[in-house]
Amino acid sequence: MESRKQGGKKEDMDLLVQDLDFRSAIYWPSSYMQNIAKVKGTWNREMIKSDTILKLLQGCNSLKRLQKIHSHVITNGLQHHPAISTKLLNFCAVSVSGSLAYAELLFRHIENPQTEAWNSIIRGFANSPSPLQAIFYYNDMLSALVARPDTFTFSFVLKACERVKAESKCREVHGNIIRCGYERDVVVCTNLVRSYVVNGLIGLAQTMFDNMSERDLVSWNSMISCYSQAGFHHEALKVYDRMKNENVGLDGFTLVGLLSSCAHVGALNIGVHLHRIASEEGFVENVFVGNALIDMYAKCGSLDDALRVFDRMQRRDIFTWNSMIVGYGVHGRGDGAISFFKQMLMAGVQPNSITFLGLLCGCSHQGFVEEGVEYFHMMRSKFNLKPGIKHYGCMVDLFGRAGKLEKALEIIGTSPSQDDPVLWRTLLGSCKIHKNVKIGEIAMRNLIQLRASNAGDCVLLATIYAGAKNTDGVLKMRKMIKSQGIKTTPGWSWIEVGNDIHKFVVDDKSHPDSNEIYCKLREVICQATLLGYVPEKSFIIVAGLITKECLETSTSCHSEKLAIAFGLARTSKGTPIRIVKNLRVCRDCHSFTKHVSKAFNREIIVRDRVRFHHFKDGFCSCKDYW
DNA sequence: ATAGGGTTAG
Repeated sequence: MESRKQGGKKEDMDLLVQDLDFRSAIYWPSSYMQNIAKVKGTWNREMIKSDTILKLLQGCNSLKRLQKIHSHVITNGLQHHPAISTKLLNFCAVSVSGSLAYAELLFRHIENPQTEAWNSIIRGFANSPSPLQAIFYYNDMLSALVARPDTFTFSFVLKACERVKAESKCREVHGNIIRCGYERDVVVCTNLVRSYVVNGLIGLAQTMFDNMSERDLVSWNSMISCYSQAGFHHEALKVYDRMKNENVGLDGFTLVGLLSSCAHVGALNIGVHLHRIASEEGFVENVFVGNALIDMYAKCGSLDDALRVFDRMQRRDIFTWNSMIVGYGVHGRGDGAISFFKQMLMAGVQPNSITFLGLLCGCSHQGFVEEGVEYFHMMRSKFNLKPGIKHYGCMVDLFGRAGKLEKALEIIGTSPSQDDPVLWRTLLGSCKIHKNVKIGEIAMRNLIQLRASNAGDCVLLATIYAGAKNTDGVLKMRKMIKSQGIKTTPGWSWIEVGNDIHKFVVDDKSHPDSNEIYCKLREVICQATLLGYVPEKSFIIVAGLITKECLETSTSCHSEKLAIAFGLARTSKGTPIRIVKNLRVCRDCHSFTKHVSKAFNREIIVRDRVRFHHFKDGFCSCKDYW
């Protein structure tokens, strides 16, 4: 580019005219632009009137064409013509092939820009990588007091608020919307509600939504997708109940948002219902819907159904393949993930970093160390993908789980972010499986150094110490928990029965049918014990390490057992029981669930924080390798 | 002249 700046040869000029680009246009002096015109002989002789240019701009639909018109504008000295500059500005700011930097330059040359010009620049930045700039321009617009914001201005600036997480700005813009009398505009209101949800102001958003004078399908869909993306899955599903009551209908967007929430909470029954609706109303051909269905089935523990949807899809994209690969991965099916990966390549679809997360996860859980290493290297060598922190996490897990703790430690050393506590925590977890005190201590030391250690970590190391009969170590951990009062994440499990989701925490007594559940649990424990289940008291209790904070990690009544008892009581014989939990399954619960699956002849599918466990006939699909 | 909604990982 630099050399071109000085270039004066005719061939160079022709080349330049051909790929005249706004990005570089900023740096061109006007004399240079005149040179370009001279090269194109006819241009400087032909004087074009402004209305001709405006007409040309109106019909302009490609960058190439605009580049030509732009040259005409410069040649004829029309770059400051108000209507022309606004049109040009709009194109530069909004078009994918435009340039925001150039748009800003054009904008600065407009005297007293009107709403139209402000809108262009705000819209351009709202969709750009720096949406904050849009808010600045909006502020400037208001203080300039020349042009009044209109509904479009508000839509654009709200988009920016949504993207930069500007909570207080949302409220301020809301005030201006009311002041300008636009609080009844559906689009503006929908945008406002969106930015409230995305900024976590759920209550406010809900009230706004309820009070909207008019709501269309897009408004409803926005609610669902925003709730879903912000992690408010139950709220998203509740919106659907309201939609049914108010007969608003639904479309592919609705289904995608809802299915994603079903996937997150493991609501298979609702997901199946949505699948039926999708088939009845002709939305299964929609790739987005198909992908969401695959993901929903996989995340709800039903790989067979995911496969059925996959097989029937006419069009597949990267999401389709990734959903299958990640699905097999989290089910501990490295073989399946690898097979889909190969098919994906044969179908000519380029993998991305998520593809490899699925693959590595599958390899790690199936003990495919060599394959995992191979794919990890393949990312860079064959696909030019840089492994991220999560990929390193998978590798630490891959080696650690397989007992290659030294290798796991080495991997952390080569990772770009050694100050990520997750890597050290993963290693600590592996040390617990393999009862390795030495490396466990190294992991803990790093966690402490990073000021990231929590009670869960202390309990892990205490267990390792206890296993090695290291009383001093146990006491040290106990002291640490007590002195720092560090808390663990409260554990919970939930189960879907019918269309309702029941959530349990440890020793939960809050369920309306609590008595019945505990009664059932006693029976279940009894049956499991008859088949050889021995409650496994953790060393923590033995060592008297139990504190209120680490209750969840003890073997009191874990949420999972309550959910299983509830499931056995409330679902018919022979139907699988599906549980979703936020932590990993503990040893005692794992053994308990195996025995229950045999005693009650029930398939029990547990989705824990990292993977699926399918319990059947006294065995688990993870083969106790988890 | 110009507007709002979608899937995988975390």
